[in-house]
Amino acid sequence: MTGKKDITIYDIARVLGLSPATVSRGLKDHPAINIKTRKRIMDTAREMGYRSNSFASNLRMQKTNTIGIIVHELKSQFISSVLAGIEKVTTEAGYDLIIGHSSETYRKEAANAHNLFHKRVDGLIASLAFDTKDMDHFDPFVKKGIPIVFFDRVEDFPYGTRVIIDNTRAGYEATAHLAAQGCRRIAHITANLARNVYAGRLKGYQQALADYNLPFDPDLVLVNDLSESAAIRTAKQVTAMNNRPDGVFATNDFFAAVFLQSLKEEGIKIPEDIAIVGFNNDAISRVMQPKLSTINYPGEEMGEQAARSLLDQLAGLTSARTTDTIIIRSELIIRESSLHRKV
Amino acid sequence: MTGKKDITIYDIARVLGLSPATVSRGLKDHPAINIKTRKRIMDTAREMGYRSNSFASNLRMQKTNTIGIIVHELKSQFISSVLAGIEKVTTEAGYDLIIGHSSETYRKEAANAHNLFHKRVDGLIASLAFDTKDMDHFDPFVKKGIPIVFFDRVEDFPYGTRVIIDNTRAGYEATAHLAAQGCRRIAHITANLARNVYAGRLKGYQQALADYNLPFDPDLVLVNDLSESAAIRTAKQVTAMNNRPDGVFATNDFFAAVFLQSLKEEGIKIPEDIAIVGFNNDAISRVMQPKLSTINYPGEEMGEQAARSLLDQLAGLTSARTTDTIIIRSELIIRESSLHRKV
DNA sequence: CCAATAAATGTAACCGATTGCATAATTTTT
DNA sequence: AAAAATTATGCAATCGGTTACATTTATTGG
Repeated sequence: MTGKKDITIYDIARVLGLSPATVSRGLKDHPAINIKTRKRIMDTAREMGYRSNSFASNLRMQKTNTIGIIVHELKSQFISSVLAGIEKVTTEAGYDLIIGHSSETYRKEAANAHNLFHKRVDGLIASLAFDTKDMDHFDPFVKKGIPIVFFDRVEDFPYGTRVIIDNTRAGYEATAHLAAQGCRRIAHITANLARNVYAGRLKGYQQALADYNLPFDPDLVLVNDLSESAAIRTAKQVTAMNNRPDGVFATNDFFAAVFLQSLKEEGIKIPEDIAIVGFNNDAISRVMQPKLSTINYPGEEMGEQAARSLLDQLAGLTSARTTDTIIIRSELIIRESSLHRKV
Repeated sequence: MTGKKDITIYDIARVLGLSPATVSRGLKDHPAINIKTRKRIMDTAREMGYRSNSFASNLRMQKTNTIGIIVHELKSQFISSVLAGIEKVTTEAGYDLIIGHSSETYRKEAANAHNLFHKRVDGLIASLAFDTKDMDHFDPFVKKGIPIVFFDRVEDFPYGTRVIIDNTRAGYEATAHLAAQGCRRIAHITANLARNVYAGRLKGYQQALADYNLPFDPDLVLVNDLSESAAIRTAKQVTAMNNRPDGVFATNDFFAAVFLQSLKEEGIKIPEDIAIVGFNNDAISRVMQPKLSTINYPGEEMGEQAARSLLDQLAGLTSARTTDTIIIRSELIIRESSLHRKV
């Protein structure tokens, strides 16, 4: 069953009457090896079906050529895009990925961090869980000088580069757009405000209100867990309000989509009664009726940038001390869900 | 920068005045080690911040505790669910995952297979790319006795367990439901029929037509790549038909959603003019107006089953020869997009 | 043609955990 | 108390690739 034994450099050495050292060097284009010998080694290796043993190599080199990833959730279009972006860059550079997800809990995030540290990843890319506050679980990486790049959900951390969008600006643009369309009571639906992304968007929301001389009403900031059921519940809640908002800026498209749908089922007209702007530019935003205005959030690019930054650090080109934050461009996409308000 | 050196069993041995062998055994509850010694070893290991070097261990044990995964696409809700399911099971069993994706091309699939083989994964879980036909790239695994489990997109392969749903039955149910609702011209929109999933659904579609005494019209089977643009194009195409279908069974929800939306924009009423059934029960199916009937496709469970089957094989409990195929239950979910047809 | 220099190859230690086979320490048996 | 049987620990080789340093071979210059 378990097939024939693996070919090692010793086998090749024996066949060619060389030493394992020469074979080892020959296989990796070491300049000291005669070009003809090198070719013989290469050819023989191919013929014999040699594959190098990465454990022996890792053990000796103290390097794993592996990058660890911790994300808060796998079942998300945004995260999928980011992963695709990361994979694109790292694969090209010959790195492998080990992906863990925290299911939005600090506990699993810490467990993953521990596991990846144990697996001796060369670097780490992470997006924080919903309820992560302290960053102690990343200390072992810091102590060992293993670079970390955080993306999207980040936290102030003196060590570790951060790849984010300007959430404040995005929040501002979304809200300002609603205001410009004539909305006077704009609600903001968001999640745990301890997370930078949500805090930033709220800040932008508030700034836009101020700039448009609209009062800030804390009752119009609704915080929940962004689940499908929360969206349905919130739609009912909003419908029942005696002083309904006429505009809603929701912090993600999926929520906005379900919310919009539920409002429609309650007989509310979108955008006439309530204009809506989402966040993420998920595919779902394009199949709604009306189509959902949203913030385009380039996940793939974020992943690429994060990966590239990490690789640079691994190559010693940059360090987290020189590069603190990389900001990816985001933009407001205006569609029907927020258009044609009376002015 | 690179922190202090790692602690090894040699360090622990020195501190305790023991041999590395004893420490090694002590750390893994070897019965030959005195329980008090074992405790001293454990405690000291913890105090010193020991973490075992998996490369040394892998090298010696010829086992990596890693499972390779090849999927056709990462940016998919279904795949995300499957991955989550796999991760749940394998993490519990102490395995790591290396995830590669083929972007639906045979070339990248083969490259991934090669890479994972090189990384010496203990087992492989794979879903085939759009255009994969020959399975030669899996031969090295077969030769080495490395178990493979295929899920969803599979191919006849004497070696390797397959985890799938009964696509024929699902296709039958979707089509039969449309027929039962009174549809007389039911179109089927699908993709590369060389792939089992699409072939099966087509077969079910045909069987249902036959059972309902509806003629099979090859022109009503539309094959494309299921992209957003194809959906829009197909909607236009269907609208322009002089003998329009009155029911459509589309092979995935995303396509169905965009298609449905585009039809509406062309002034076609859903479900009155055309009833639609999708496939997958993606979130998107629930926020459409009307909500999309679909086949519930339990990705997470599929992932769990695939992983469990692989682990069983790794543990020597089963083999691909005893377990050929595992069929996961799927079900038709009826929503507004296919209801209330004239009868 | 020999010394000096450069080029090519080899030797052997190392990375850290594992384990078959001793050996040592302890307990039981006679 | 010595022999036998247990129990606990140590020795040393092994996994396969890497590399500093040594050695051999080839090339160049005088």
